[in-house]
Amino acid sequence: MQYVPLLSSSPRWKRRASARPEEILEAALDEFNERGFDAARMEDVARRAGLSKAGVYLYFPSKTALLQALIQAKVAPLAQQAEMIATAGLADPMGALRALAASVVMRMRDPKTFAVPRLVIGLSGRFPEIADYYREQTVARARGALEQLVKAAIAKGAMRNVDPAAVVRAFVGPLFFEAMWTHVLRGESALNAPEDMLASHFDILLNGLENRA
Amino acid sequence: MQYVPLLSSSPRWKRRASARPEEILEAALDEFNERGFDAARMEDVARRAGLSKAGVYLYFPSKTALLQALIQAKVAPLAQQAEMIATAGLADPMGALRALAASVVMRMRDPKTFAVPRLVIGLSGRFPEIADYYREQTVARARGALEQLVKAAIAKGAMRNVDPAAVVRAFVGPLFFEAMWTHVLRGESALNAPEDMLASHFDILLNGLENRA
DNA sequence: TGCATATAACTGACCAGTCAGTTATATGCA
DNA sequence: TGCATATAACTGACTGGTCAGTTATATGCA
Repeated sequence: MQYVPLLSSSPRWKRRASARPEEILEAALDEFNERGFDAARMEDVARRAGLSKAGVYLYFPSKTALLQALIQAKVAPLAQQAEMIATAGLADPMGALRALAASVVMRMRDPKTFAVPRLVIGLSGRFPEIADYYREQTVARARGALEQLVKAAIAKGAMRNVDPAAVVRAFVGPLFFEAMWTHVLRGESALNAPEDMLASHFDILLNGLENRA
Repeated sequence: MQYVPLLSSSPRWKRRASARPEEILEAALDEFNERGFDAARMEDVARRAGLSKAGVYLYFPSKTALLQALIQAKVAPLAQQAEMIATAGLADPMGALRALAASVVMRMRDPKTFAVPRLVIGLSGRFPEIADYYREQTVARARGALEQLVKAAIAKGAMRNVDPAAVVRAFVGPLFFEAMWTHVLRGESALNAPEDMLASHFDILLNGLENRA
């Protein structure tokens, strides 16, 4: 078929090779997040990124490859940040824990923060490699960083000698649970009052529930 | 094409209408859990349940209907149990919390326990009704039951006066988090030593982390 | 006989991935 | 500077395969 330009003054597309991959990943994240990986159409991802479907295949060889690239891109920064805050905070571990929790809560108010975890959870049955990758590159690293902080706190005498892994669970679990409730189950969220939530969280974590009056 | 019976002596099927729906649901749960809702094929669900694809459509009008029925079937019992344990335990709330935690941990060692939550998480974007249903019928009810227990404990003076919602988060979050780590991310699991895990959990929950020596 | 239960074979729609060809931009050369 | 040539970036249109759902037909049972 013959190509007929509508208006010679406005070009149909621009060449933007360097910006494309990131744009496509962003579009894919949104689309996968809204429809789920399988139900999402490459055509829609492409349109959202501002190019044609075939164009996407110039940058990513397959839908699965796009998924993997997406997770890789979104995964490393998170763990890195956790590790940085953790090592920087070894001098004042309790303060670092507080800062970390505050930062996590703030992040979690943004629905997009939960997009990748949600994808991983949904797809872990079919793509175990993705689950493994996410575990090692993100969650295990974050857990490790936190455990270092906890051990430092114990060594300094600022914290009782409790199993560090259990402390990490007690620290992260409630925040994770609330994020789930908010973004997946769309429930009324405590994340809307972050200060209150953080205060209660640390009150319980540090003082426990027992009535010592 | 003509249908030719292979062996006239062995009947191709038996009349088992009453058992079918449950069998199909069970098969669907397994199949959805392993491949994900979209990637799962009705043909496979049918085969697993021991009948043909068309046969499944005698009992469920569509794949989505099957999904909904599945979630409805698996959802009510859990919340009911939580509510029962909770109301039964109002006399001894702290004991009831301990019993509940133990029961949850034991349940969570079975990978299938996590199948429905995993499905809901993965599909919540595309089927908000399912997320809403699950929230109201399961999680909200369980949360409510727990809050009742917590309020009873506070009233009895067995627990400090802390925001009950925060207590529930601190109670459930770590268990949920560990289940996730185990079944979704396939990590080395603390659930394999349930007594240790429960002991640490309650130690932190009741006494807190602060060093009061 | 008649109805409920079942299936094999079929259909229609959808979509990941491909391909032949087009357009935007860069480069070489006068 | 202006024009030819090269090629990177891009697209519309197509294909092959898959699969949810349907239909025509067969079988067990009262």
